[in-house]
Amino acid sequence: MRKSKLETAATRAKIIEAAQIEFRRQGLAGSGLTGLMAEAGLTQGGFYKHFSSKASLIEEATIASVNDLIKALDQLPSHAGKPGAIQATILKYLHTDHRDSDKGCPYAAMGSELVRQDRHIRASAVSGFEQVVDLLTAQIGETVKHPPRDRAMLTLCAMIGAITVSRMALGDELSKRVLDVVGKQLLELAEPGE
Amino acid sequence: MRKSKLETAATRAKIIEAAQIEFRRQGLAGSGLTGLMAEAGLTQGGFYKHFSSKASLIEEATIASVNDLIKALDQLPSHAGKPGAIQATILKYLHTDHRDSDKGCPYAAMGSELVRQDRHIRASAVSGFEQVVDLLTAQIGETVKHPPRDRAMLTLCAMIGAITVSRMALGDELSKRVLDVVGKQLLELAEPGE
DNA sequence: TGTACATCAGTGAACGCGCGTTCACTGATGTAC
DNA sequence: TGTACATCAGTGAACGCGCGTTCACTGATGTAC
Repeated sequence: MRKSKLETAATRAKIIEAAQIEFRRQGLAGSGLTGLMAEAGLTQGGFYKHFSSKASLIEEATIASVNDLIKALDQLPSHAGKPGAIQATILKYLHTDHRDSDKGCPYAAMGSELVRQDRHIRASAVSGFEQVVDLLTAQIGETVKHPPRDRAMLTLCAMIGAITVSRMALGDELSKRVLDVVGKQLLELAEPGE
Repeated sequence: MRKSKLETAATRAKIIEAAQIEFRRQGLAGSGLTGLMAEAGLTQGGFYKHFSSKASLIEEATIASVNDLIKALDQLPSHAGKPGAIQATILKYLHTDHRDSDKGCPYAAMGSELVRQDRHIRASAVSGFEQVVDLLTAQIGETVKHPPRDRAMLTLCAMIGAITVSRMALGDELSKRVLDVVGKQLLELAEPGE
């Protein structure tokens, strides 16, 4: 049942896509390869034709999720440099749609589990984090009193924390409120002159 | 080998204490009851004389960790209401000692895993979060332009995100920088009039 | 206060189960002539 | 271009292992008289 190179590449991509969703939904330790492969429409045995270990899939899926996040935030109507870019990013990130999605920010979805991965995976995660900070820095531009990159880092940390808390509080009044309250203040901090 | 009521209570406390550390170190899904009981100086079988399930231990350990956090932040030299209280809290929370500790904030250590627990555990976690926000609100007092409770929530979310990122980046230059950069800005935001 | 018995904290083996990983096998794809 | 063979993507069973949980058992503690 050998597959063509094209099909093989498509299968590999499908596994990574399934992993991105499964890891965010069930966590890294909580996701089993058997279920994950089934989600991709395959059986367990084929996994090692594409990846050397679960850890290596975790790394690839994390990188893919960071790239998806960057793409999602970069393709907003208002682009980097233009006024309103950072505002659009904040509103999109701290939206209930993002809270309820299993395709969002990997740092929010599996942050405390990424901490426990090996140096290699964590290095990829760190590199991705810096890329997102770069994007936010460009969106903030020079309109702010403070170093834009510092503001970008504060903004991203606060957003990661807020979405995590919001998900923890799902069903509780706090869930929406934490998004609103943090969003409101981050928007103020992004205003020219702040 | 029945134990006295006093010994039984002490054993129970010892299990919770071991769980707090183990859960923060290995995660909720990553911690096994056998290892955890060994850490407490016991064997696996005795666990169910104290708790009905792993989930119930997770809940108790989380509540205990939140209470420890509140105690740690409330017992700082400068107390609630006094000027400098919130500053002391920010500095203590965003310290490398906290980053490197396995006795710190449970939301930072297992936030993305708490999200996936049952309603009961999440409700306890939410209640604890509100208590910490209450404490920070009191520490901020009325010296700030914005509603103090909103500021408290932003501050806590940003700190949780920052510590998580800092741990993820352990060994990288970013690890210390994210604490400094976020800390600096949160301190500014806590200054009277801000 | 002393005795007889019920309680139950803790042990360690065992339960079924799902985990990550390996393997022999299949058969379509890719390659060499 | 056509044929013969090597490659290898995918299957499904199996591996040892640790998981959460249960259980029969032990013997000190607590209780009733």
